[in-house]
Amino acid sequence: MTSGDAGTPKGGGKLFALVDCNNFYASCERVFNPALRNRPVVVLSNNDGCVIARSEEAKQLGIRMGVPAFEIEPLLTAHGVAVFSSNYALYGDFSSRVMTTLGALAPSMEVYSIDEAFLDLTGIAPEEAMALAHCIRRTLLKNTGIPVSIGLAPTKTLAKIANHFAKKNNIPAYLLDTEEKITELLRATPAGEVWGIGKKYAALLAAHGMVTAYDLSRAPEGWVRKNMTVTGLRTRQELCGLSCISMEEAAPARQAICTSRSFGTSQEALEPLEEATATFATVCAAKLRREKCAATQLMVFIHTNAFRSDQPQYARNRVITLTSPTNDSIQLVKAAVEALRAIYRKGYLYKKAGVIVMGLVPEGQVQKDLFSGEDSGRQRKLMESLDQLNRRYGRGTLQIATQGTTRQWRLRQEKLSPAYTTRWSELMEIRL
DNA sequence: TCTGGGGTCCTAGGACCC
DNA sequence: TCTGGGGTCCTAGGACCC
Repeated sequence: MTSGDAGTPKGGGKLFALVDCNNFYASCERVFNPALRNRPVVVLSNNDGCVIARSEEAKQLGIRMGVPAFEIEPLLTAHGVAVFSSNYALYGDFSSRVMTTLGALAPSMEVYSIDEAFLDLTGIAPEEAMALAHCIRRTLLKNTGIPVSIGLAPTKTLAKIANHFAKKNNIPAYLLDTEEKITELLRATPAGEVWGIGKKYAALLAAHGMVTAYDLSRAPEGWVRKNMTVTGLRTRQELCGLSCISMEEAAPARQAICTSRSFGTSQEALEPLEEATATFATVCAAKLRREKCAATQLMVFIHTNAFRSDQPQYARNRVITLTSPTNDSIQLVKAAVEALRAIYRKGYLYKKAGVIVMGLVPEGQVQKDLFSGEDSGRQRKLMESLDQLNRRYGRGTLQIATQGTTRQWRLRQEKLSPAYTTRWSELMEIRL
């Protein structure tokens, strides 16, 4: 060993922390429902399809991530598991509470996902960083009711691994900072658990005799570059303590927004598909307006149920280039319906549809459409009013006729918890 | 009967141009 | 019979993430 006896810090003095909410969706369901404490809890995907979040107790029962709910029905009943449909309004609200609290406690933060954030703690001494981590954990628990685990290390990839270690061992925070500790933990970590290494790469590595994160960190750079592209190479370097993935504090401008759903029951006729597609288009339009941007293209896709090999399969998409960038619900619905009609074929049972708006540009930068006679100022005012009404009185208060009212295609959501924090009508009542 | 949704990044290869 | 080389742009597809 040339550099670094045991105990020498790695990574050129950089220090990252990954703060990750424990079993986030399950924890959100628990905050307003203390009866769920110590009880196994699972949250299901849209359509009550598969398990996407599990409390510790549910994990203990051997319930795997992503398993279809119907396969474990008996197990759920036998153990009195509390089962919830996903309630994204609730989780989104908790996420912003957590991130706001966190942002106030740390020098610099990157919100990485709904339940995770990276902090840059470079320049803070290890003991102080650990003290800060404990303080963050206590404050988040007190202010939001959400438990977190924190991993600290000289690179983001190692901070992820440190975080897994903290979670697995049920400790609030773990500092992975010396060569000796890093080597030991990498030897104990399967390559497939490393951030950036999915199934395919794990299999490729295994085929070349590399099974642990440590093996990957020792793999020849040229081989990694050739077989796993530059992203793979960055991962390898990060495992060695060389920070290659930097903080992104300002969220980069989004490139696409997608709204899609599987239907509760498959749909054959054009009309319900039109209603669904129109609804997805208005949701995309509202998201565009919230993010203050406009789309230059819109894509609609539809497909049958790929799991039903006994039924005829069909899948198509159609892209429409808009005459000028827009976030107007009416224009986007028009384009979406046009695209849908172009690809719809009779005689199939459609299971899923979606709308993707692409080629996003900032709203202010939108060129006025010279060939459109429409008064864009009036259109914008109309959309502002629509957003306001739907914000104040609830989603779907005001909608476009094509969206329809039958909603035959709607999701199955049989176990939805109340929107405690985002709907006046569903606020908790406390009796004294 | 029942199997999620929403993103990003990278590369190879074709079209096209000079 | 001969039929280069190099650049850019775009797209489809594959890999990954939570």
